[in-house]
Amino acid sequence: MPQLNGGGGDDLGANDEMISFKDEGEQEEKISENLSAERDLADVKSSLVNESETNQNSSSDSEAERRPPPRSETFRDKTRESLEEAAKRQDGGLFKSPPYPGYPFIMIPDLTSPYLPNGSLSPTARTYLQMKWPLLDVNHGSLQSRQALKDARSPSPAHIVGPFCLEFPGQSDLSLHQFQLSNKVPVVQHPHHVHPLTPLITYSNEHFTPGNPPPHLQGDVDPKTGIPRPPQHPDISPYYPLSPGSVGQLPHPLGWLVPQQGQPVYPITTGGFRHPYPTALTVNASMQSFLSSRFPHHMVPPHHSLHQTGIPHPAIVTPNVKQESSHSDIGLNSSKHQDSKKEDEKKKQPHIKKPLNAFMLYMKEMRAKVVAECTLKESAAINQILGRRWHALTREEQAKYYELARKERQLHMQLYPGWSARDNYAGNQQGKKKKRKRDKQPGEGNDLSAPKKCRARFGLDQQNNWCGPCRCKYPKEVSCLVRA
DNA sequence: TCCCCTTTGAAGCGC
DNA sequence: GCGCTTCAAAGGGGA
Repeated sequence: MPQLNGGGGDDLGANDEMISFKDEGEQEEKISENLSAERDLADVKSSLVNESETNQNSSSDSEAERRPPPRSETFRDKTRESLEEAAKRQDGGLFKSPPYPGYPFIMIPDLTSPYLPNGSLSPTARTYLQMKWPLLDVNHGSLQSRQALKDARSPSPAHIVGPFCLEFPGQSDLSLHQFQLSNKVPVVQHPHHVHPLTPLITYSNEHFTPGNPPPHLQGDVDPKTGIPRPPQHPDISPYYPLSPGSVGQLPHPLGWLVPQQGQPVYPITTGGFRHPYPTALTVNASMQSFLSSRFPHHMVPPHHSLHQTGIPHPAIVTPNVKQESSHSDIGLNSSKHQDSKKEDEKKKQPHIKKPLNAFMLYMKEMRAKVVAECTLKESAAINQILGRRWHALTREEQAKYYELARKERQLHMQLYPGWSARDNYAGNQQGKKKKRKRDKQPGEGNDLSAPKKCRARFGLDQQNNWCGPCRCKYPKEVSCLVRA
């Protein structure tokens, strides 16, 4: 049973996580799934590319047919080996070995006690925090440290970026080591897109690392011309646009902590918020308070300054309320006003979003990469690719995300003890229209579990062994990737 | 402007 | 316990 944390009684972790891996014929199935998934992905992308690239590359037709047979695991293993070796080299003994291969998440043995007796952060915790939030001034000279780390890093394998959505064996492994390198989200993502719990999904120390962009980003190739694109702004690198004066203009990885100029800083509401969030303006000073929100209260000395300026966690989305209109209506109709006031109050109730699950974290991490590799921008198609890649991940690779998701849930639970997913159900949301899921015919749309089972079990080459619904379903599934 | 699409996983709910 | 539904992110597309 691939129970995380050794099944150490953590009821937050989903017990059924990755159950699919433990079916009979696990290895064969996994390999088969990897191969078939890669093939699926290639097919998917082929169709997608054919759809979107027809005008750009007329010779890309039937790419799937011309594709060489699925690569053997050997190449993948070799890639992983080289990457692991590279990871070892870059480790430099600074960090504790992660529990999972290729798991860049810095594991702190005892985060519940990140303080030294003198009250300062322990080096381990400092490292942890520095890794989590690179811009956090945990210690001085962090930039140099990161630079040193960067310099010590082995060159990453070439990462081809082009007009086609290519799949490479071991690409997921690549991703593990290039997480932040390949993820432009923390850099270019609009603040409101930064997940409140983003700190938990920052895996590496390579955010904002000044200097040369990683190969695959460096090679930001114009999909149409194949020519590397110049930075969008002549003076500012699109990926490392940080200058001392421009730092504040960027979405901070602590976007939910640091108020962005000109950005709403999650307006403070007095009601319904049990855990006012630490003020961004006192990030360093309030570290203990920040920690207090994450760790048992008795372990962190009280700090009152945050409380008054608490900035709501960005998971809290305060619905836009038309203040002006509500005020201008005052006196026109008392009952109407009362109703609208009531409604406004309800609307003002912060919306605490669900913590992201493992796949969501993975999507957040990999979306930019997939978008960069493909010319696709439609999220539905991107998500299908990501879904297939997700299944192509190894157990260890997925475990990393499950672990992160578990931590997210844990943190979320600590931040909002009384919160329930039910609170976000449309029935409880005033003014929010209920999302209606499309009525699906049997065997249509989301019902992918069966096809996946047959695909995983027999592979694409043995479709004759698939059950009827799967055989009927699969071509449709692929064809539906590109909505005409 | 709002909702749909599309993915997986977590959680809630009804039976 | 099982099955269904909703929501989380994302952004193009359609009504």
